[in-house]
Amino acid sequence: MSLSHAILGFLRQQPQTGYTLKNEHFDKSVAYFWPADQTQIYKTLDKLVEQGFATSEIEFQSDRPNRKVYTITKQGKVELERWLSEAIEPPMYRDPLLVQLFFSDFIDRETMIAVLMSAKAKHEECLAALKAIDIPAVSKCSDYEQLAGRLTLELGFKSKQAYIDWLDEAIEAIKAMEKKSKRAAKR
Amino acid sequence: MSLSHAILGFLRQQPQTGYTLKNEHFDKSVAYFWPADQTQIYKTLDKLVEQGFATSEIEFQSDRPNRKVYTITKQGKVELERWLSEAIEPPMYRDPLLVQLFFSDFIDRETMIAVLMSAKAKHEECLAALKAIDIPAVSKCSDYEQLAGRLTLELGFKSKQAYIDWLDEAIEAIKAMEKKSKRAAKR
DNA sequence: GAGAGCATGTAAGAGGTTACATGATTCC
DNA sequence: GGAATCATGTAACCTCTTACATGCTCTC
Repeated sequence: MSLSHAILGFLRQQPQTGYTLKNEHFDKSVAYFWPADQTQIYKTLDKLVEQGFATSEIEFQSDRPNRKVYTITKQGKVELERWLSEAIEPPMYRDPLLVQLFFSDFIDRETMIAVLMSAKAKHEECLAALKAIDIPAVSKCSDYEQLAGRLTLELGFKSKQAYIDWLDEAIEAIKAMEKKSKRAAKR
Repeated sequence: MSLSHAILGFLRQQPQTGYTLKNEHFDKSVAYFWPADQTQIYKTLDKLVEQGFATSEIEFQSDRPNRKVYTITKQGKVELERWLSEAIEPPMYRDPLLVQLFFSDFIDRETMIAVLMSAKAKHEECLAALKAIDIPAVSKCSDYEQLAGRLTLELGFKSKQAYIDWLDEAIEAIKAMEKKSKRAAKR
């Protein structure tokens, strides 16, 4: 499970609480490829302790709620490195838009085109958000860690762009078939 | 939920059993963008009946197990058309490989490159499987239904290719940084 | 006085996967 | 005799999401 390992990765950098993991790490650096829910982070931290991959200590605070600080164990480091080195099966990408398109013979052509255009707007928005993230270009990264982070972004650019290009082509292809069938109907 | 609607889409074409849905439809036409488990198909069919979107009738067979044939209702047709016309939020694509890359500073460069190359092999295999599917090119589709099916495939080609290209670039970028840091170490 | 920030959690549900059960017939 | 096909299901589990609960402090 990748969430456990992402948490181990952050704990490997420094001991943390569930709160800081969520607000300073997941919501910042990896949100665009592995968003994580607060509830799930807390549950997974419990599991990591059970498995012996992390330990927790309560830090008492007088003016604020106490914090539970998690630290990675030796076993946790071993497990992290094992998982990082493993060849993982690429996950399935399930896209409802493709289901809609596949069965779109049951709705109007214009309606389907509107659905595709709305999807295009959303993907463009998403691409713009990715482009707004401020990390130096691949050729200008100063160290490996930065490069690794940049490369994850780079995939976002590429795949969003490919998706948008495909949407354009799909819209054109549908319009072209519409014209063809109207001409055929006139004869 | 897209699975319900995919099932409604197939039922809209003709009444079916869970078995034919799985073996003749899901495992054939939509498997590459919405694979479905047998268990889940049966569960979802029950739910569709509960919701009034389908009805079921048992067909007795003497030499084989009885079949439960599901038929879409008027309500089901309305629901299908509503959903097909709806603008849906693009789903999040969570990719463990990006988590691995993001934290790969904790493992050897060569190990990370091996992980990336293994991913490349798997994506290439997947692309080859998509290319083996026999549907006429976009410009040669004879009707809308065929075109819609072809377009879903087309996205597969594009996004797999983008992924493979990215993998090449990522591997090159990591190798380039390695060389740079080795040169720096010599001075 | 209202809302944001700090900090941890419970409960319930949706969607998907894996393993297992049954039992007749047909093909090699 | 063994495997594949036909056909439907149960039970348990994993991952992720949503809604809700608590309670103190600081800032506007």
